[in-house]
Amino acid sequence: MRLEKRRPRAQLDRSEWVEAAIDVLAEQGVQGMRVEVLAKNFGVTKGSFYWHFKDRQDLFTAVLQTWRDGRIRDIDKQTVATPGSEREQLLHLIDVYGATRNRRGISIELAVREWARRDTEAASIVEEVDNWRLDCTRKLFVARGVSDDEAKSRSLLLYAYVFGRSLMACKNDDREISDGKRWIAELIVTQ
Amino acid sequence: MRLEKRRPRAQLDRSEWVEAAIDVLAEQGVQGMRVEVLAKNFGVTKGSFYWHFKDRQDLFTAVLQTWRDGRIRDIDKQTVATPGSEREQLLHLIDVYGATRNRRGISIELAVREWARRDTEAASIVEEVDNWRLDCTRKLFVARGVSDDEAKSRSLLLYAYVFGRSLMACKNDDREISDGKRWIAELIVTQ
DNA sequence: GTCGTACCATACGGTACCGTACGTCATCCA
DNA sequence: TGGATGACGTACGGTACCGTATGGTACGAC
Repeated sequence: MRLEKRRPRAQLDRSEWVEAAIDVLAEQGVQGMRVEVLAKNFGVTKGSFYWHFKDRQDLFTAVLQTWRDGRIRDIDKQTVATPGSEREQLLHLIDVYGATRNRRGISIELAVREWARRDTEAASIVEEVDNWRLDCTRKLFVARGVSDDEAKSRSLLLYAYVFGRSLMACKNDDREISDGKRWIAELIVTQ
Repeated sequence: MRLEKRRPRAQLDRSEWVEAAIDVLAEQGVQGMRVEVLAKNFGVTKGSFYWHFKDRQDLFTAVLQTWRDGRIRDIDKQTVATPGSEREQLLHLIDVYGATRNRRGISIELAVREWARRDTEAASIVEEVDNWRLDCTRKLFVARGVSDDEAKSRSLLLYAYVFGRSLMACKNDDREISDGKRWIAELIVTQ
């Protein structure tokens, strides 16, 4: 009994739809996650979609929860407390969240936040993630000896800055800009 | 001759369509600017719209240019150099751009930037506005005796922070948060 | 082998749009 | 007073969707 040994399947399951939806979300925003378009990308019809999901909203909810879980796992991983290296971890965090190579992650981030402006479900998910991140970063600052209030402020500044950066379309490859970014990062993490 | 003395008109002109479109842009984003919806809000049909505009893209372009002109006029006004008060002006700037009362302006700001991620015309408009703002703020820092490089960095930090803040849905009414915001603003403008 | 279930296709009705062709009607100017 | 014009309405074709109802098929369990 229980022989369902998860062999590779040609058929789709819920998670594959969700992953594909997140891809589209990154590239085209919430409005881009269309049932028939997703189905066409898989080479199937929407008959399949409506087998796995009650409706479009059902997919949306799954996308949001998947995103939240991933973001929380990620920030936990990025802020494991290695005593003495908190400063480097914070600088690394700024680099990772604002990096040009993380374009997909940033696209999703912005798309979800745009989504959250008009959808309460998305808004509460974003709030969960924000609070979790702020708390993780706060702990890093506190571990450096920063006061709790200042740690909270610096955490907020850190995330607002990196997300705000991704809203501004300036040339990232410039050496001068690059030096400026380093200078800013130092200002944020250094007392 | 020249008797067209701008009497109150019942009929619509281009600018009224553009203003209404910007309202919808703030509330629903680019996708919300629908020809038939705008017409219905005016109590007319889209026959009127297609009299004033070639097509939907024509409206989009007009919206972007109107936004750009307004933003540039505004930042010019907000950064007039009153020697000695540069610090207060900078703090005021942070307050204004991130204020809860400026919700409409922030909504438009975010909508245009979301727009710019998928439309090159919007992207170049945003870049124009960003560069103009960064330069205005840079001058304020320089007037305070800050070096040019540092002034550029602090300007970038300032705008990234305020725009990033508007992406994060945290409770603004909290006293503790409010004090934190003040602390952050000081960090950004103070050497 | 046959049977149920998981998975997918087909077909349909309905909606919300864009853009166009053309009709209407008031106003102004000669 | 009548024709030109500005401003709008009506009607239509077309597209891209959502959701449903229902039919088909492969595949493991028995």
